Amino acid sequence: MREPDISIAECSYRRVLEIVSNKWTALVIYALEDGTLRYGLIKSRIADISQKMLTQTLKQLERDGLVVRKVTPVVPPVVDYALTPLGRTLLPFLRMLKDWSSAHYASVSEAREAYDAVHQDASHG
Amino acid sequence: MREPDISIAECSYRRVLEIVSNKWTALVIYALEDGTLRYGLIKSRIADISQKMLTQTLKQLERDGLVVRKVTPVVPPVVDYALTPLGRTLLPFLRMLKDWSSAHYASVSEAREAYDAVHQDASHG
DNA sequence: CGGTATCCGCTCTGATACTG
DNA sequence: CAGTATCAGAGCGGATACCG
Repeated sequence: MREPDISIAECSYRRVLEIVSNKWTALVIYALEDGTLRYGLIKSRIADISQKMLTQTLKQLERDGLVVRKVTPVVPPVVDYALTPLGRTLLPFLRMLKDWSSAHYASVSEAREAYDAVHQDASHG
Repeated sequence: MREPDISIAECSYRRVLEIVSNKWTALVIYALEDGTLRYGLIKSRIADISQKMLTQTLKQLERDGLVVRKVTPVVPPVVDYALTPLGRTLLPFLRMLKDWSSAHYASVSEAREAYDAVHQDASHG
């Protein structure tokens, strides 16, 4: 029999989707996969993230228990970020998505071109 | 040696993230995991999605070659949607995320409460 | 260096109304 | 039933300026 719990709306799945569905969250987690990184290093890894968005994303991740923040009170300040064990459990998921990208993104691109050729009104790039 | 290609900005990973990072995309794909579904059925599976957002998401998914749309020209109209083979390759990824939710979402909740207790200014729920 | 605060545009999203 | 069109509001996200 089919599970009846699938009316997808209310479960934790949805909440987790909200976490990962941010523009930057996945990228930041992925940037930290190799271990602890200072704020500036994370920023240079992602490059086109703004300071505001990086800080905001990091703060949210910290709140969710996915990242730890460690301040070393020296001048100038040193702030390190690292994934928590909980945060690290998301890595396989991110890697899987990355593999998917390598394997299938070309197909998506083709599909878009084909679609746009037919529907003739697109200008997405 | 470490791969130098990791400056995460420009690769397909990023583009794929854009696909999945929509509020509804993952939910719609997931709704279609069991096979073909009519428009109204999808809507009832997701429940709190608006007509506009469902249509928009479906159209985007079709453009990306992840979903096929089949119109049966009768009155009243019947429109069926199904995942393409390409779309189906995303399912393991979605299931993995769902498993993660079941396993770890409680931890996230706890972390939030702890964080909010300390930072005292939150009111997210 | 690693933030915080503010302003502002733009996109995403949801109601509502209408069509075939 | 399955859309399309339009409008208005909320929030995202970037640029800029300032602080410890």
